[in-house]
Order: sequence, then C-alpha cells, then structure tokens
Amino acid sequence: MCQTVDMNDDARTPAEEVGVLLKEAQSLLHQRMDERLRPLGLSVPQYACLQALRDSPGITGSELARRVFVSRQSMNVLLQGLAGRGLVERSEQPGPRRERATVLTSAAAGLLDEARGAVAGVAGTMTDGLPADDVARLRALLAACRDALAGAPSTADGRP
Amino acid sequence: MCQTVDMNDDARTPAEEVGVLLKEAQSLLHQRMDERLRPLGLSVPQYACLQALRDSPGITGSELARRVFVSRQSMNVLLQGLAGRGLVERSEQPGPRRERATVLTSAAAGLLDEARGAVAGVAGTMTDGLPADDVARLRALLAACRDALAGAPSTADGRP
DNA sequence: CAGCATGTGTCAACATGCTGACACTGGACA
DNA sequence: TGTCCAGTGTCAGCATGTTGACACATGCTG
Repeated sequence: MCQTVDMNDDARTPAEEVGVLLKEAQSLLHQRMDERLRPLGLSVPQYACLQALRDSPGITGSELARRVFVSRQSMNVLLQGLAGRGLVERSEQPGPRRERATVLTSAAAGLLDEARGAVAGVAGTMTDGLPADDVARLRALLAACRDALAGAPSTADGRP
Repeated sequence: MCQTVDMNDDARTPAEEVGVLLKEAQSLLHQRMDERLRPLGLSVPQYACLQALRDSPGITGSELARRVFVSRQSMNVLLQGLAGRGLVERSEQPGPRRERATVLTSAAAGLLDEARGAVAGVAGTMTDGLPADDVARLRALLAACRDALAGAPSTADGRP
C-alpha cells in the first residue's frame, strides 16, 4: 500500500487526476439531479432514500442510512419528512431488535417513477456521448475503484 | 443520444449505474482522504483550497469558490480559518474590482506537500489494482462525463 | 443466570454549507 | 456624462448533516 509518490514537481499523479475528475463529475451530476428533482419536491438524498426503499422494501433506518451514505440521525429526520408527506410508512410496533421497518406508500410509487425518469435523463446526458461498450467499461472501472477504497473484495457484485 | 428510458421494471439503465458508482466511489474517496488529512489539521475542502492556490497563486476568493465547488461565503470563512493559522495571506488593499488576491505562505508549502503525499497515497490505493492504460482510460471517460454535464444546459428529459 | 457486545432509535449540541441581502467597484452603453 | 450591470466581499438567517450520548432490545458467553 506504500507508494512513494514523487511530490517534487507540479505534476499530479494519474491517480490524483482520477480523484479530481471523480469529484468534479459527481458534483456536477449532483447539481443537475438537484435541478431536476427539486420541481418534484425531492432532494437528492430523499430520492436516494426512496430508491433504496424501492429496491429493498421493509428495510431498517440504519441500513438505509448506510446505503445513502448519511448518518442514522440524518436518515431519521429525512424519513420523518417523507412520512409527514405520506410517501413512506414506518411500522409503529418495533421488530425483533427494536427495528422499525419502512416501506413506500402507493403515493410514493408514482412520484418515484417520475423522479426516476428525470434522473435517468440526467444520467443519460452524462453518457450519451460515449459508445455503449465505453459505458460498460467505465462502470467496471468505477466498481473496481469503489471496491479498492472500501477494502472489501465483495467480488464486484455482478449485476448485469 | 437515444434514451427512451424504460421505467417499467426494476432494471436501472447503465447510465444510472454509472451515476450510483460515481457517488459511491467519490464518497469513499472523500472519507479516506478525510481520515488521512485530519491528522494534519486539514479538512478536504481546506486541502482542495490550498491545492488550487498552489496551482494558481493570487487567485480571487470567488474563483477559488468555483473551483472547490462551494459558495463564495463558505470559501470566505474557510479562508479566514486558513489565514488565522498563517497558511494563506490575503492582500489587504483590494485590487481592480475590490478583489483580494490570496497566496500561500511558506508555512503552507511544507504542510501542503505532506498533505499531497497523503492524498496521493489514498488515490493510489484506489487505482493500484488497475493497469496504467485502464487508469488513463478511466481518466478520459470521467473527463468526457464531466464535460457532458457541464456543457449540456438541460435537454435530457425526452427528445424535444 | 448475569454480563456484555451489537444493533437500533432518538435527543441535544455543534459544525458546515447555502440562500438572501447589502455595499462597493469598475466597465459597458446609450 | 450618466446610468446600468456584472463581479466581488461581507453579514445575517436558515437548512442540513454530524458527533456524542443515552435508552432499549437481542443474542452470545462466561
């Protein structure tokens, strides 16, 4: 893990450049998503939360927080907001480990479909200039970077 | 340029998957950088600010804010903190357009070199598992995504 | 059985970033 | 020349996220 990088000149290492590009691309993507989602009354974390709940209904708040990359407390207030708008429903009687299972309501399904369309459009503008095999390659490379940073081998979760 | 996205099933489009991977990788990279930078007394935005000042000395605070992807106000308080620690110096007499040129101090140079080494190490762990040409390809693909998101005004919803 | 580690939900205090607003400067344009 | 507009720095208020702490439930271990 110890790479003695040469810091004596102005040049950035290719790895650093990838890091900068990563931040720039993600920041712009987040910004574009926010522009599209806000008219629907959703923030990007809220959309990510709904999307995660759609993929895994009945999930606990803590697991949700991990997937959306926020703390349990932030996810809690986020869920309170969504519950107040009738988009999610939290089981009142806690489960085996004091867990409160959370599910989407039917009202959320329609809104989420609309939001998914908007997000897919934004993501499309990002990759439309690239041939399909380049997109696939980019996906594989990003997955490799993520796994390397997570430290977990995780066998690159094959999801074709 | 054809993204008539099919939202009727659970599948995500390849573009969406790239977006999710982008967020996951960037979030993990930010986390790892923070772990390395905090012992040096720097946050990630502070490091990015110093790095930008190293690349372009005498830059204005607003331009700095744009490069670091924060607002002018946030950059202002960030610069106040750095100035209080003697890492940057802001010209007291404003320039042509009330601008206050900001430069690094000699004390910052040493700290920044150390921080750059740490960041380069983190970035290295991200790309060490990839061959050099894959890193170059990843860089080119990310740059293409960034440019597409930065240049595209907003015509992604459907085909107008 | 008692004790303890783990996982979860929640509350309070704190930090950070952003939006809105204002003052000031310099250049463009009628 | 006078006026408007873009760019910058700054202040106040608000929204959001995080850390730290506590209570509760479950399962493992002595």
